[in-house]
Amino acid sequence: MAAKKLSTEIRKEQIAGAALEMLGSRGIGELSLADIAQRIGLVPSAIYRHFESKDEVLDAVLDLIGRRLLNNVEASQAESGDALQRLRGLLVRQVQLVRENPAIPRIMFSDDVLSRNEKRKATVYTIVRAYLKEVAELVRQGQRQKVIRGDLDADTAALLLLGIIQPAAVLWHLSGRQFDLAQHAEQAWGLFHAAVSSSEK
Amino acid sequence: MAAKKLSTEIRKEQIAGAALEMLGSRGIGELSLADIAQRIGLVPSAIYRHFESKDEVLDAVLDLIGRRLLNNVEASQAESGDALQRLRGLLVRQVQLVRENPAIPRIMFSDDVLSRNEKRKATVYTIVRAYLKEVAELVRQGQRQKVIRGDLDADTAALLLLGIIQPAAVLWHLSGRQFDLAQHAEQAWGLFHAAVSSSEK
DNA sequence: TGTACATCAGTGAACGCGCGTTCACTGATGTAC
DNA sequence: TGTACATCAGTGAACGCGCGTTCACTGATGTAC
Repeated sequence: MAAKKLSTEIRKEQIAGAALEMLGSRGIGELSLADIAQRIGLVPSAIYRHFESKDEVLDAVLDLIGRRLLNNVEASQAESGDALQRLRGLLVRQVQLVRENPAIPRIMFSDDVLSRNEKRKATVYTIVRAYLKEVAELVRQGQRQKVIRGDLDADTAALLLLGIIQPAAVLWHLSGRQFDLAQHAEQAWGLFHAAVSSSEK
Repeated sequence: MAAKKLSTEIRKEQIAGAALEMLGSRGIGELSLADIAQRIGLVPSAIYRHFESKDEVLDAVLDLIGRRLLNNVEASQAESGDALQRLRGLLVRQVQLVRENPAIPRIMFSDDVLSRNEKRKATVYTIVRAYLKEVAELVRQGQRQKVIRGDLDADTAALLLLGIIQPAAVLWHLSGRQFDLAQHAEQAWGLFHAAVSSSEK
């Protein structure tokens, strides 16, 4: 019962996508190539027609994550011109992204992803930096628009915005998705806004 | 060349401590019982004189982490009476703790720790909640002292304080410890303070 | 204080399972003529 | 439009390594008398 033959291009996306999904509910150590293959109706060894190793599959997953993060930044930029609105929109989108791909925050932290090899650690670092750079740029934009305090450090603010989502994402995961991510983001945004906004009460 | 015989009590602490240290530079999947044993001068099978399984060793590590987190809260409470001072002191201590035990933030997120079994996930959840509960209590204290805005949600603020450290800890790790954790904490504290303080401007 | 015995931490060899990876083979797909 | 061939995705059996775990044995430690 051989699976339908599809191009390597398509299979690569399917494999990375399936891996990302499945990493939402288990760790990389727990995720075998056999699991991934089964998910898309292939035999384990078929993976090797498209990737050279399990490591290469993980690299593809990281690449996918990086693209989705940056997509969100772009979408938020398209949505509004006001920097504070853009930041808020980005927050909402990232909450949505985490809900749809619970694996993302965990992968960025994962012992396995980060420790297994230095090259991968560098890859993750690059992704995170690229994302933070875009966010910091939004903050600076707000400073030029005079809606964000001019005296604060844009990089610090960008990292703090990430700090709204990240610990909340853990709690959400730990609680079996009971914790209300969106509500926390809403409330924390209020605090963030109070901290960075240049319009004092 | 048999190792000196020590009591199970002592060995348990040595094993958990060694594991925690070593997890700073590698993932749980990469950390073998053989590695741990070697670190403290034992043979792999000797671990089984003190723990029933690798899982049990990890449980001991989590227990250790939980105690260290709560120790910091207590120390900060002893240090000052002012709630904002206590929160700030706690932030400083947690930065210090992360620097000394880089494994901590990563373990709390680790795919492996969280996914391998549900019981452990529950353990981590308990630890995190206990910690956040104490921090939220400090926030409420500040509200009673009128130094923190009365209208904000204490749990949200507590989680945001964690959000100052956590993403920064990742960046610190990804950058090969180049990123200046303490300086970020300092700057982010300024933002946090502006957000929660009841004394406007 | 000395002796006898039970307990218990440490040892090293061996087992066995899971899983990443390899390999020879198959048959569908697409291209050249 | 039909045929011949090269390419390439999919298969399943087998391999082999790493590592958690077991087990019979040793010898030090502490306690009972």
